[in-house]
Amino acid sequence: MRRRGDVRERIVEAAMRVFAEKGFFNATIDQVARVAGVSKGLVFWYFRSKDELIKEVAKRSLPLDVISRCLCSGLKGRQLLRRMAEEYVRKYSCDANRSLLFQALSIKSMYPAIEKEISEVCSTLLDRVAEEVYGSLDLDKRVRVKVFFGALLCYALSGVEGVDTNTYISKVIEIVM
Amino acid sequence: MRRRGDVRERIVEAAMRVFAEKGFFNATIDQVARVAGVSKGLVFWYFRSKDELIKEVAKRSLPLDVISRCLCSGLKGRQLLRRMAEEYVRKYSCDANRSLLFQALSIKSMYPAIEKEISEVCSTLLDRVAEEVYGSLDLDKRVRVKVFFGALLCYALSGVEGVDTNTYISKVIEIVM
Amino acid sequence: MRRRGDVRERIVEAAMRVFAEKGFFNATIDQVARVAGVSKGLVFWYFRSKDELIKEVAKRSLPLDVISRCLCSGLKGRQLLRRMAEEYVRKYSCDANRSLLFQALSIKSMYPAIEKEISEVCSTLLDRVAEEVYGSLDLDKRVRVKVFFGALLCYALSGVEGVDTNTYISKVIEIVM
Amino acid sequence: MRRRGDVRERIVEAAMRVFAEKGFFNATIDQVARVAGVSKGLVFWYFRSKDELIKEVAKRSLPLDVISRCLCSGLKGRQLLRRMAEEYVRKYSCDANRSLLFQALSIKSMYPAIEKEISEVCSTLLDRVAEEVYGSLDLDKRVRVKVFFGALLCYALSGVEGVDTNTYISKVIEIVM
DNA sequence: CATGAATGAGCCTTCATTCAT
DNA sequence: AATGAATGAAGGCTCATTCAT
Repeated sequence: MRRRGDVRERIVEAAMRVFAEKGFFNATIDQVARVAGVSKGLVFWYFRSKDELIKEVAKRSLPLDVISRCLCSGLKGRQLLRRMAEEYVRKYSCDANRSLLFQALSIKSMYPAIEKEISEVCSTLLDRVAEEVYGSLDLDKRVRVKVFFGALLCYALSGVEGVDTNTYISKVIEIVM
Repeated sequence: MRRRGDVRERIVEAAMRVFAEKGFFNATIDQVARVAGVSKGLVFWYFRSKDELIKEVAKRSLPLDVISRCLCSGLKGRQLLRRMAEEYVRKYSCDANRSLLFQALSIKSMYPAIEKEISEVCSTLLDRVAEEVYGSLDLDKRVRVKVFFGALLCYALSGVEGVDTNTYISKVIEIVM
Repeated sequence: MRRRGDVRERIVEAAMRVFAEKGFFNATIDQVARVAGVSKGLVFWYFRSKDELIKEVAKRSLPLDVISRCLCSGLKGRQLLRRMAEEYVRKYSCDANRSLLFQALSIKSMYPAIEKEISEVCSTLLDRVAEEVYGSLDLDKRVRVKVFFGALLCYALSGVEGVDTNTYISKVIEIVM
Repeated sequence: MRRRGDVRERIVEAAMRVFAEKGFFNATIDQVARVAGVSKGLVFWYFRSKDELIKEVAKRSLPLDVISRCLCSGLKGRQLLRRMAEEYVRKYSCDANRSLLFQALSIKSMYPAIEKEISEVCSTLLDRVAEEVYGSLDLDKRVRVKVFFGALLCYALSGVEGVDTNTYISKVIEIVM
């Protein structure tokens, strides 16, 4: 028996699959509904508009959840970096999420809500990471955290030929510590 | 008097402006034509379809030109890195180009031609950079180059609060050298 | 209250009127929708494309229905021929249906489905007519049936000056019997 | 060296090929020009508009030339019928001409010039044929001529299975004489 | 005569969104 | 909650036609 919220979740998951493949703007609500196994009208019952659905999917596609979770783990220093890198890479090891991540970044200027989410990751959270990892948030440390996330982003874009994930993570941590 | 190729160029430039603001898929050919000061039909005389225009714009939005040009400069080591960072930051100092860069990355999976272009940057060119900068392309060096470009990409996404560009570049070079 | 299938039928009838006047390819879906009293979008809800609508109209414009119906009447010989001629002439006594008949014949080579329908009339049904009328389908009889339908087709193209329909039908039957 | 009128002729022939395959209204002047090996602009030098070209092609596609020529041959009676049938069948033995014939008939109501041409064949010429063949144009004979041409038209639409052309012609003549 | 860039009207088609049931 | 018929606003694209060269 379907629990409340179950249908909404099915729609979002269908949207993630469809959006990943076709792109936010080429995908249609029809396709999402078909994949979710519901009618087109029902999508609009749960989401006022296609834009709402896009925003929901875009938010989930950012690494905000990964970073927050790791920050709550109580880990510090090198261990925290490693945990973050691992979870980040796990999330974006799937093609769909990789596609969605870059799509989410690309609509930053068109969706203020997404812009806010991204700047949250890029400034507030980044500062907290600097503090937890280096115990300081002076300029040098903040740049190092930035470089760390840049390395992860770039890895998500396309791995490094001949380098496996664990090796890459270790190397990156070594470089920025 | 209009020279040959002039019109095509005007169309591409108009497209870059419009696409940057509205997004590849929300922008219309009408808008591009209006900005370029030509008729809608003429856009289709020079580009078989909107997709062709998108691909042209997307290619120009990648940093391939920056990297190639710097590789031809004859610079080595730290100097090459600095030159690259400077030109990269210059190109993406404008909002429009930043928007286009992430849009180009986001359509990777939908446009094989763009995927090819991106993997060109991410593997072939990256190797040449490793060689020119470190005089070697062993695993460690290639990871360092990757981290370097990741830092630039992440900086394009959103600078670092309270850190000016030159300082950032210097810090990054210091970290990856 | 509109019954199901009612709207679809209204669209087809509107299409027949519009297509007859303007031609399959010069008529627009806009015009069809306006005559049918529905929105343009709804036409595409019932017919995937303009081509689908053209095929539906073209099929109805062929004399297949007339011939099949007469074959089921149980009539034989001269009586069957007369009944066919009468129904044929009745169907194509209206300008619109005459126009549509020749349009349908003219798109034979472009629409395989129409080609099939036409060859159905021209071979299978023609054989059955030969059998019911002459009690035989040897070469001579099949040619006579062909001549009979040719006479009807040619009459639909333009009657014979100074000859009324009944006289024409009687004469033709006399000739081919 | 190209003689005057040569280019015009090349264009018409190209148009016949293209129109036969794509249809008058789906074919484009571009395609015609390409097949004719001339520029699009030149087509408009020889024909004021696409409609002019359609009319020229449609006229040539009717059997008017066949009938006129045979009427000038001096033949009478059965011989005249046979000659007509042979030339008619020769002209429409090619797919392209068959397609064009029915297209020409189908645009009758939209092109007064074509309507005139068709009614010329269907009344004036038909009367002359009746006279030359039967030496009389009373009602019975005119119907017979109509039936004769109907038989040819229907044969052009789709031959008779298992019946070769000469046999068909002979049978038809036998029936209408 | 000949070319092909340029125009612009218009058409097919898509799709987000609404709403009666 | 759920459905899907119905709407209408665009948008991509085609193509006849013109015209400077």
